[in-house]
Amino acid sequence: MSHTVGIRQVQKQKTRQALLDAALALLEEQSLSSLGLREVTRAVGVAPTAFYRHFRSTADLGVALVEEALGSLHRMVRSTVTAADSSDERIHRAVELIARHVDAYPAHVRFIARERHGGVQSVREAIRGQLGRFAEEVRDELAQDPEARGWSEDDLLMLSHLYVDQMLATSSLFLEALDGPEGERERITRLATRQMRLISIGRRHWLD
Amino acid sequence: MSHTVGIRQVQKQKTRQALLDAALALLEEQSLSSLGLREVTRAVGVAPTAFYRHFRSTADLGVALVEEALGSLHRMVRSTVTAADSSDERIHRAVELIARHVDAYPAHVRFIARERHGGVQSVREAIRGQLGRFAEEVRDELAQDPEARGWSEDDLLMLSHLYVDQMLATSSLFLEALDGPEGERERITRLATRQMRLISIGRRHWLD
DNA sequence: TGTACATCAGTGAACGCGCGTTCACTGATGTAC
DNA sequence: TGTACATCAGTGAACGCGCGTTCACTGATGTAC
Repeated sequence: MSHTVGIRQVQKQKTRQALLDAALALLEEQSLSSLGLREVTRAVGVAPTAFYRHFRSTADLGVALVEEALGSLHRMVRSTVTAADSSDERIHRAVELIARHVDAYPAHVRFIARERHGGVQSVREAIRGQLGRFAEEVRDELAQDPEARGWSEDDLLMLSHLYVDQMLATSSLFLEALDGPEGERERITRLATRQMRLISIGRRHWLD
Repeated sequence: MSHTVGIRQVQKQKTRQALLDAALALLEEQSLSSLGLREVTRAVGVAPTAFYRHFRSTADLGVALVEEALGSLHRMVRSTVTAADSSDERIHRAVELIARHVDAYPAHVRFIARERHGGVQSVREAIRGQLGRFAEEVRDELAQDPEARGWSEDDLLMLSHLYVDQMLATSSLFLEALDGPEGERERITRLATRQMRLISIGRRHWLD
């Protein structure tokens, strides 16, 4: 009765993951709309036709990558926002958290930044959907804060979109600075911190 | 002594512009990194080899498109920002100006949004350079405002980047809604207006 | 446990096609006198 | 103004190459009894 996963399933998942990993690596230097199925299978070391056992097309693989990339972002967004609107020290820590996330998952962050407005519709829609859900979570998080008294649902969502966009913009800056000098990372940290602070000040005086 | 332009030059410019126009149209449904030289010449109706008389590669053409696209944005950014931080009515008009710019140059706006983080390095760098210059112009504009008293150059640049990013994000939202219902455009207008207002409130209390 | 059959992830050959780039060319436009 | 030569935007054939997709296949894994 014990549920064994099955050697076949395990091996299939391995190959599927290898295809996703190879694709993500190849996407560091091109867009999804120019990624070739044969490129990906060649990088993994399987026959081109094996691709079809896992994905209908590279666009389909792209949608799977969105799930993977924004799944790993999920935790970050929640904890960042929970810490987002109190003292300067907490804002600073949130920015550092973003920096560390970019260090840990640079390829995923790059993929989302690149394909958010990229040339493949289904992938754009998947990203938009996920970011929309993020914004709703952030809104719910903000709503629990005492500062949210008197705020309409709509205004909270407006603010949460601002935060989400700001986080993505900051991630993108850190990404560009990954291979750059340490001073550049420092500069971006200070910039992003002040931008967050300005938004938070706007929030505090919104109902004045 | 009168400087005649020359039939040859005129015709060459015409072909060059036709290549740029055709490329921009083709880029509505794909990214630059997958745009083919033959696609472009086929759309214009010239031989593939004619392409090389004007551009070294599609990446080179992309850089030319950046100049064209952000040239047309230039005026918009200046006037938007000049009007950006006073009464709600002026913010509202600035948002409408963005909406009208997206209506007038949808393909250019899409191109910039798509290639800002796209797969072609030289184009990303060209866009980054232009947006950096925009941010500096905006900073200079902001510096002339009485509200800028006591602000450091650095903080003004921080704020101007926030405004530029916010304008791009808003443009992108309007773009997605171009073929959508009128109500969606209305919703985006209200959203962007409130976000601008919140940033402006933050600006007003920055030195408190 | 052993056997006979079903499933299905991955293979490898084959296809037609469009790609970027080269090359020598043509003929209208430009220039020197 | 007319002539002789230079320039150069656009041509068209040719190339080798990698692409996505099809198909019948193999052999390890799974299942029924």
